[in-house]
Amino acid sequence: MLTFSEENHLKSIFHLSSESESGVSTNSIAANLNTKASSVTEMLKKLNDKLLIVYKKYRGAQLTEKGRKTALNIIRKHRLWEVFLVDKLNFKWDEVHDIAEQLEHIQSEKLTNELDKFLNFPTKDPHGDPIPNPAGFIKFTPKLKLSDLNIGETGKFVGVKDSSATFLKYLDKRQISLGSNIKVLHQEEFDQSLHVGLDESNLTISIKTASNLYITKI
Amino acid sequence: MLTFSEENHLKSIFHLSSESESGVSTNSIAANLNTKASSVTEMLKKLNDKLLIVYKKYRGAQLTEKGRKTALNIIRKHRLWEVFLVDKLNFKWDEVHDIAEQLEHIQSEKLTNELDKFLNFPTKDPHGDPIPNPAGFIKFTPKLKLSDLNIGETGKFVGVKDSSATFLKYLDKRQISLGSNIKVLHQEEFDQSLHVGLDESNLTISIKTASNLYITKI
DNA sequence: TTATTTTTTTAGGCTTGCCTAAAATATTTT
DNA sequence: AAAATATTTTAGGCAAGCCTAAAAAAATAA
Repeated sequence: MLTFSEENHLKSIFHLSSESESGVSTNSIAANLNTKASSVTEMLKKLNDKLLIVYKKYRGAQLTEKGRKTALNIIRKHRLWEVFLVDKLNFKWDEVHDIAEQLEHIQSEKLTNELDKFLNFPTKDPHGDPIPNPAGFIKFTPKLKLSDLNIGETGKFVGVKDSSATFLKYLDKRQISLGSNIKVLHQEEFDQSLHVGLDESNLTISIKTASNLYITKI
Repeated sequence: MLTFSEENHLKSIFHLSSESESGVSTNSIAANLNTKASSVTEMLKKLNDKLLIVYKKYRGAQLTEKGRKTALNIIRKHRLWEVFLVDKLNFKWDEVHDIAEQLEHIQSEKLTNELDKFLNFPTKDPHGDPIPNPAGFIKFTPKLKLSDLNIGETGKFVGVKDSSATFLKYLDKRQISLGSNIKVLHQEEFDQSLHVGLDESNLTISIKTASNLYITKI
């Protein structure tokens, strides 16, 4: 039985692991969890003792197999609850994160699996992120950004890199929603902004926005 | 923002209030929450400072209006989640309590109200207990027990007093389920056990069981 | 109404998870 | 490679929520 804080640290280490190959730094975890480095150090010692991570002083943390499974189970719950909120309870995709942060800590394997069944075994959450299966297997799809496309190519919008409510609201306002097909029409020389076609209309988006949008080429 | 422990104490005081008219004793709360009297005393001071209860040394605790509203909101969430688990996720009524104890602490008014709507505004939980409305109004129905009936009378089974998993499983085994009509046929002199008719069959139940079954006369 | 028993509170301690400030180590720059 | 900078750890503190044991108050019995 892990505490909420332990679970949050594991999840944070998991997410940060994808960016750095070696150990995840104390500072990055602290930044991610809005806490201080000294607090993280304490927690890393504890998680190391519980065999959930390998931690060596000044060398950062890496998940063990057990730690990875645990983290993926929390992420599984988080994403299933997000699907529930959007599909069944009429939430918008920018409203679900904080609630899922609470729900992900509910302990009941049966609940998680029944929820999964009730939702018809979804494979992605409302932000396009993959949902791990009960065994902790997760299907990573290589993440192509809209900004990686060449002029003339079309991508299907499948996820966001930054899932802050601000950014998600901005997308809603522009009517850019998951599943939209976006064609890159032209790139402005001086600020790299992109002119794109979306449904019947055209619009201009900054290069920063474009590199926050994950797509699959079509 | 209350802590889990504060919420649990409020809920406990609410439940114990129905039994005693004046203040709820420190010891009874401790017994109810599986904790020690000294821990309860500390918490009572805190809840008193937050204006959720009125607490006078050695005089027990009483909920203020604010405290009552808060307690009822927690109970509302608990019971709505129980309905969700049974109606949507195929849980049995004896399996839902522990999970609802976790879910009742999730903070999101919108979530609670959307869940309520999704469940079609249920008025009772799977054990027959009434679900408070968003304003904190709860409809108490006077609780008649099966053991209160006279010979020849029939009652509709609407709730249980003891909702322990053991008792609920026992009822399932006997196929006594919420909504069943039970007719009192005869009472045994020497141990007060009741012979009752249920659907097409007859069975014998102890007086202890009979006084754990809430019914409405029909 | 005094003595006994029960209940409640106080006092002091422990763990968890957080913090700041100082010390130690690692990394980068010159 | 030494100096400067950045990162991480250690040391020491604090609040919440629990505990046990002792003291105080209330309730009950004699």
